Amino acid sequence: MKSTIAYLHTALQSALVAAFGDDFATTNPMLVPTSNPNFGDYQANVAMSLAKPLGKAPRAIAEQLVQHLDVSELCEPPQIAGPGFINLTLKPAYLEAQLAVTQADARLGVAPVKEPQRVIVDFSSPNIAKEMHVGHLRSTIIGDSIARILEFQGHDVLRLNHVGDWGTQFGMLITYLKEVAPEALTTADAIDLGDLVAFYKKAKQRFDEDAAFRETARLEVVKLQAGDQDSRRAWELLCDQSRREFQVIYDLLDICLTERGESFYNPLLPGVVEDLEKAGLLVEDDGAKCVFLEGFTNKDGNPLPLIVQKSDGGYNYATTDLAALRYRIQQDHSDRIIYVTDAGQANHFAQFFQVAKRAGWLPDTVEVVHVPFGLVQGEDGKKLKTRSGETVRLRDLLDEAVDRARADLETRIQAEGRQETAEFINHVAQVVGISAVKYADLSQNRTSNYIFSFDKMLALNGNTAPYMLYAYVRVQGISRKGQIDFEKLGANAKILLQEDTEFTLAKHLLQLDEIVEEVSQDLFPNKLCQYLFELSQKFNQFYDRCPVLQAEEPLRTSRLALCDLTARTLKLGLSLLGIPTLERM
RNA sequence: GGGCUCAUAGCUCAGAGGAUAGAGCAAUCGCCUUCUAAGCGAUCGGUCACAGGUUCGAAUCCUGUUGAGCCCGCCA
Repeated sequence: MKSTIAYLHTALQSALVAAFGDDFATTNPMLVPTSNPNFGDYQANVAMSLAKPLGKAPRAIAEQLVQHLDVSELCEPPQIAGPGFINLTLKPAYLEAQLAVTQADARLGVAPVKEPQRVIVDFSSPNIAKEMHVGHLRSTIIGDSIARILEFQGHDVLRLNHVGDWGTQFGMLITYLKEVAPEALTTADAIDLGDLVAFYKKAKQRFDEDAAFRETARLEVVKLQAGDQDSRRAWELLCDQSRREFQVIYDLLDICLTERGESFYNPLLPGVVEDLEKAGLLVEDDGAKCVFLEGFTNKDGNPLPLIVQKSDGGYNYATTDLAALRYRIQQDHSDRIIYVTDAGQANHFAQFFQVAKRAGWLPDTVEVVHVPFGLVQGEDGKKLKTRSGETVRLRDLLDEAVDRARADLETRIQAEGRQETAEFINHVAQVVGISAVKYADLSQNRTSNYIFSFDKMLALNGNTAPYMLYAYVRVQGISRKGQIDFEKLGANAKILLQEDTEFTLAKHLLQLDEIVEEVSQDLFPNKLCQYLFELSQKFNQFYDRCPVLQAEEPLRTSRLALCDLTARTLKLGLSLLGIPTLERM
């Protein structure tokens, strides 16, 4: 079924050849959805662009093209408008047939991809011995949504958590803990994570100020890297404790990840440097081993190096990233590697991608893509901080969203004189609060900075999670009120389109596959959000205008089917954003 | 000094070669004897930062200017 666009595209290409000859077999008919529903459903803009090559007036070209165009199965007779737009309007019978196919399909018309890829989505990536904070929010939410979309398409997705679990930070932390809380290095949970974070900060301070401490810390890293048992044990304890704390957040957010931290690649680091050497790319400069980059210069205009081995012999993140890239290509056999990190790392990615390319490790068949996102800012437009100026803990942020959702829900329950169990209230508050945070983030174009506002994301109106959850709840309300079991509506539930709002809603429902395909390519989940918001709006307009339960048959069944299809589309679409639905709220 | 990103309605943001630039919020005004008001309709609101250029057509692409944010040798 489906691929209305593909069908029309082919028809237009045939018409181009029939009208103007074989030279135009590859001419793009410039078929796009119309900018305005008054112009129909799709428009072809090719006539204007052919005016010069053909030496004719665009409208005449359009007319000639339309004479050779056969889309009568799908469309009303094509209309030529304005300077030479060809407007196509889908026939009601065609729409109804498409709806029937969609209804019967658990995937709602979104076909699995023909050639599944092995895709790695690298996201979240918190640091061991630190708490997850607001800086991890966007990567975690956006990365999860991208993974869900690609998984739904049928790709083989590996969700990797590239946690910061290696390097100098452990040297200084272990050194410091030996002084102040040695039990933390030998006993699980001897101190809690909050204290660990505080110790980390103090360790960092000591590291920056105290040369002797720095040297001890450096030796501690060497011990750890050399596999010293005590060091190793301490490191494992610290990682384990952090890991459990991360899992609390991931459970709250319903996010699944495979941990493969920086330490995983540690044994592979020397090989990276060796192979760069063999490739003739390695240059020693100031004692550090580097690859000098093309197109990146420093303040003096000289080429910038990518340092792969520090003058003290240690490796850094560029080396780890290169090792990880090689591993993901050679061992994981990935076709596409997606890195979801903040935009500030754009240079770093461009740089190490370049080195991987020049070293011959990155074949043209593998796509690597950095998916950058902007900062989370407070309502003052500055980087989000707590009132006391601290970084906002992710845990606190999510708790506050849920608390606010609960307070709002309780107020409303009271105002409406409803009786609800504590269980109901907690569940709804949880779903609304978390969903609001996720949706607010996903609904924005990720490339720009984003202003975090509890009030806006939890608003019941507008482009928010609660608005969409409510649209879904409304459909469930109909089924309860009318004692309708949508599953039993069955295949006979033919959708008939009569009212404008029904047409508008139906056409929108049929566009899900196009949106999913688009987002899977460009990795902008906000487009899916936009689609779902518009779907909710169109449903509410239909709901406002068309009685459902009180309609006469066969209209009643038709409208019930339309409601059900809307609910299923919302549920599926939201699930691709990592957002669940509620039956009542 | 270089690089990247951004600048669209009072506010928060969509739109990334096509027709008259959209939505939400805010403001103003309507609509609950109807499955529904956590909703729907309407009004108001724009020099798409500025200046050039490419194009049949530019908010969108290119160049420059201004302003903002981020990054730039041994942190990630």
